[in-house]
Amino acid sequence: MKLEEAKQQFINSWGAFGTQWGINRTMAQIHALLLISTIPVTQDDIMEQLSISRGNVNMNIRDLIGWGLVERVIVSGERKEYFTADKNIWKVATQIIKERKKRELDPMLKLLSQLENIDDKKEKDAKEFLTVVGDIKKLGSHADSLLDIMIKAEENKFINGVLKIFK
Amino acid sequence: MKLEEAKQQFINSWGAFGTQWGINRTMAQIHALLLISTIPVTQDDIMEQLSISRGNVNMNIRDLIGWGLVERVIVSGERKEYFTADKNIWKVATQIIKERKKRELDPMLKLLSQLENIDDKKEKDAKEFLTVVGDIKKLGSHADSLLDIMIKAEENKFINGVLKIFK
DNA sequence: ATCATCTTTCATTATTTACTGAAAGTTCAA
DNA sequence: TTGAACTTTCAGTAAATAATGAAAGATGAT
Repeated sequence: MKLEEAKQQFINSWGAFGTQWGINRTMAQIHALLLISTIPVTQDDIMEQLSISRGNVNMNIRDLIGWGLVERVIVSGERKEYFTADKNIWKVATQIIKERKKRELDPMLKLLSQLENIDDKKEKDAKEFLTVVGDIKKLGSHADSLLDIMIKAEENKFINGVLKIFK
Repeated sequence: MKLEEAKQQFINSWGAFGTQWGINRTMAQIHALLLISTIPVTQDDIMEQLSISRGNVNMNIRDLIGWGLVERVIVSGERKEYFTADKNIWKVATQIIKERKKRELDPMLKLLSQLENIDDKKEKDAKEFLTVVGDIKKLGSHADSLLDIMIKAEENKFINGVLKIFK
């Protein structure tokens, strides 16, 4: 397989993969493109390589920066803005975990706590409802702690450590 | 808050939550409804409670069964089919992890391996590409092992154990 | 302080994804 | 073996989501 072909396939697959996880295809593709670009790229480069419009590139790049996955870089002597993505995959994963936790897990736990404030908690139906809600909260809190630890752990020492202990 | 109100909010939020993770809203809502139903429910019950069509219910129930999250149950003396969801949240999580791993992580790792078979592996550009691909593969494999261990672990003993060690 | 270059916004349009409902299929009691 | 009760399918339609492109907004060199 030619390098260019492999790169293209990587970009496409990354896009498809993202879609399955609720991330818009183009955003994932742009991220993939930046991951395998050895040098910083411009909006025009991205437009050309992925055959998408300027507006689209701009909006998705903005999102990626919001996720902390992409950075603007200034090339001296150039007017244009360039972009790069951190190539350290562990950091990428960490960043995604951190953001999703903040945007989704935390609010969900908060909501579940609110749902525990129902009237007649003694009723049979109410008890069963509270059990399910409580269990989900517990699971969520555990996941939350586990992810916090992973975020704090450097590189993949953490995972390696866990694997050694439990394998 | 009234119990019914809380239940409704739980169903809606679960649906919204699912959406963010690439799971269709209705499917997540049906699952939520079953999670908090003390007794088995029929297609008609679901249609009524969520105000959706018969076809929609049928297709999503089929998917949920495919995910191993819902089961058909037969109520003696009744012609209709009833459905239930496992209330053990740890099992639910385990099942979802298992399925997503099988459907997404495994194929992704397979693809990445293919992408490693490029021509001129000695070229500078090729080397950098292979580094990124290799790193993602490594991360993926680690996640794979970790998830396998979690799946095998009973209840939340695993997470508790990890938390104790690393806290 | 002008203007060419580059970036951002957002109303419109296109694409993707999900839902409906009626028809076809299945099942089982009589 | 018929037909009422129930389930499944899927072509057509609706809703949600993403992309375009032109216009407005910045920016900085001269």
